[in-house]
Amino acid sequence: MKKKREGKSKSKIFDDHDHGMCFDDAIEQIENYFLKKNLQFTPLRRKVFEILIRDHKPLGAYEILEALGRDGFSSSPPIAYRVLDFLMEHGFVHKIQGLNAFIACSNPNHSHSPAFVICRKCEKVAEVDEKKSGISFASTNIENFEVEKTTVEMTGVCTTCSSAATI
Amino acid sequence: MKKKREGKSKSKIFDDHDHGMCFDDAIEQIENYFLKKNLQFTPLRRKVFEILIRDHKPLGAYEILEALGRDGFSSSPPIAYRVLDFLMEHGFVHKIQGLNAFIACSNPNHSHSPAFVICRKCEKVAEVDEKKSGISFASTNIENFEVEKTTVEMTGVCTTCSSAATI
DNA sequence: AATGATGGTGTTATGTTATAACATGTTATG
DNA sequence: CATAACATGTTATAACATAACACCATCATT
Repeated sequence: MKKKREGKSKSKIFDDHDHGMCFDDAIEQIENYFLKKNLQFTPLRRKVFEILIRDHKPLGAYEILEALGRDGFSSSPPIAYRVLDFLMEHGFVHKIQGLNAFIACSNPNHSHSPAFVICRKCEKVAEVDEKKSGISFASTNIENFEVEKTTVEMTGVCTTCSSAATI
Repeated sequence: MKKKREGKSKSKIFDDHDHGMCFDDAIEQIENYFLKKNLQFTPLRRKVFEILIRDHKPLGAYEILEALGRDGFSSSPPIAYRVLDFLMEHGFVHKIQGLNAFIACSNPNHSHSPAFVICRKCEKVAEVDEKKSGISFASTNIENFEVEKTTVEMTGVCTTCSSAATI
């Protein structure tokens, strides 16, 4: 009967940020970025980003669409995919390939080639940078190949989940 | 007018293996493995593996199904997905997440956490190991997280393609 | 003000990828 | 023979993603 033992000093990578701060900061950052780049931070784009950042967990496109629908926006698939593509182009959203899901970027200023740690039980996802992850991306030194984009996802079980289950 | 300049000493990672050898070796390796593990290398499983290894390029599940159909096997989706899952479990096939496609493993004995280099123009894919790729997987040293599986994909343009295009 | 270019959103339909659920056959084992 | 385990077959559907076209606002230029 070892369940729901959360909030301990475990699984740091998942817990070590103040999400209230994170949310406000993120909104501010994206606003500034759009302003500077002369891009439109439209209600729809804002809403999609808010949906993603408020939970700060990966959401499928159709989950986002449902949320949009609930908030009075149109909810046909292209709506979500277009906005997501746009936000991804500018680095504010990443796609988690292993989950066919999208997540707000934790760090739009820094990591341009993020790595993700994914718990396959609780599906929490943490974005880590190269150094923290222990992965070093000297990756561009592949002979005769220009790397434009890297996808790095590490799937496993977080401490919270592994200590919850006896197995 | 710089096209079709292939076969030079470029793009080593894509070209540096003898595919005839690769094919025969791979079949032999998988046969031995299955024998040793007391697993059935059924006609269907063999066929799927052959389809993948003979081109040695990533194929979508539905492309594999077509090929199966042409060769007289059933071609309803679960057939392919089941066999692919099975072959993946045992490390003989990998999924390329960025392409929703499957590829025969180049190296079933060695790299258990392979990395892939993907040319977005010709869609050639090379499987590289940690050292060649310049990626070092000290990845397991993430605090409080047990990594079970890593996905590493590097997308870009290979030399053959970049020298073919003027742009 | 008319023109037309651009960008954002809306809508319908469809394409693509993947799985659930159940049926059938085959082989090994008690 | 019963039955368990495994492999394959089949139907239907779920889940994910894009094409193509319509509409409207903004803005720069005639």
